[in-house]
Amino acid sequence: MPDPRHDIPTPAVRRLSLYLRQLEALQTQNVLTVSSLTLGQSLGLTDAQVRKDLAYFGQFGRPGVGYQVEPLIRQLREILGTDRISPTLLVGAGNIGLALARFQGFEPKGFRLVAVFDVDPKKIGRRIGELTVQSMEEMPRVVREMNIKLGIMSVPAEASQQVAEQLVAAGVRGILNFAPASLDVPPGVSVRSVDVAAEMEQLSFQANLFER
Amino acid sequence: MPDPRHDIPTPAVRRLSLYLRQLEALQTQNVLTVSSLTLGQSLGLTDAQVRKDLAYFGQFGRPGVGYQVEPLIRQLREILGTDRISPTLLVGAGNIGLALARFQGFEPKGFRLVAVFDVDPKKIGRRIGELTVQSMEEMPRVVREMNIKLGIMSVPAEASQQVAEQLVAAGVRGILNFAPASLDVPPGVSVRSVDVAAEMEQLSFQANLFER
DNA sequence: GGATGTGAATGCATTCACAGCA
DNA sequence: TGCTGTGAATGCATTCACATCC
Repeated sequence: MPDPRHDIPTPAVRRLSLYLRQLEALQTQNVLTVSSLTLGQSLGLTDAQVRKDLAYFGQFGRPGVGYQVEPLIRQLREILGTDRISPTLLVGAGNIGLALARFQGFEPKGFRLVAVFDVDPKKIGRRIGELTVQSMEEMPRVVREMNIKLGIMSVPAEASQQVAEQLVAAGVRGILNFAPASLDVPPGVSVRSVDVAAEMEQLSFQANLFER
Repeated sequence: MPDPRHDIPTPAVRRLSLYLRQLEALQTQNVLTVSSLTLGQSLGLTDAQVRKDLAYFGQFGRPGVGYQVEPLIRQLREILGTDRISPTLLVGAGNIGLALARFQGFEPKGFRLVAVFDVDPKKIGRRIGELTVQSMEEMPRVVREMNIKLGIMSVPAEASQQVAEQLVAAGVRGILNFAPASLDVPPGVSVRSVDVAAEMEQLSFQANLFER
């Protein structure tokens, strides 16, 4: 596999996840090959877009045939780094945190929640499925011992920057942030934020657009 | 307020939500005015970006002074359509659905969950806070009676397209989709998707990038 | 014939840089 | 002087279109 990790547009990487998701769906339907046109249409993208995106990472297709579903899934997982399970931690055992801790969708995608932390003494010790909520004081040790590189934060916005800094100091390199706040992290650490209320705002704007 | 809803870049609208969020934070700190430079730095954006984005919607700033926090908040809410409360429905009272139903962050942002639906007879009738889970058969009537335009879906991927079609048929114009699947909806209807596992994949990719 | 991979062309979005106002 | 609003310039991403290969 060629591995030219230079000059790859960020949006292309984003779409890789969509391709993978769709390919996994095709696999359960026992579809063996798919063309860029078909794959694109199912995601609302052009065929050229699909081909260019995939070509950034290698030559996965066969002219006249298309892309083989199963091998391409393997390739994409390797590119995304999800061909091995990544141990992941969660900070914040509140409303959304509990739902994430019980979420069954991580494991098949290559992520396993291995630890949950909170600062609230009332929540520490509580069991969630296989896990027990631990104190934040335990966090650095657990990150080291389990070699955790990824973390999910569902903490109040006011606490989010401080928690992010603790995670980074402990060695976490990627943070999925559910707090409605921007996080400032050093180079070498990635943050992705999910702001549910902000998504609703976008829908509101678009819906208003049509009714005028 | 000028209202040139033409030629506005999608990413600019996206950032409007970030500006609003940051402005709201500034307001709680009793900050009265903010410059494009300050606002941008707190969000990792350039000052030019901030100015251009806001200028798409009107002339909100004062040269030599900056932007007044409180008036700009009002303007942005009006633009986004969140200056009035939008009644919103939820389909899917599972793991994530319950967390969303209990989520306290919608109300201050202009959204109120007014109905929850599910197909599972075991869940129908169950109370979540102020709401009672209703059958999907009730949905079209409720949408009409309460004039609901926005919906949140936390249903299995396999059911998502069908549920989306039911919502659209009932009159819903914007859908926030938590199912890991693409939705095909007619023009005039907006969809935004949150795929938590896909976000984790993106972090995985970026984290892998650095350690090579 | 059918579908990929890819330079070239186009189209958007971001950044620059500066005139003009407080 | 300080900071906005905005044309012009730059930089990216997407789309086109076609040579190439199964």
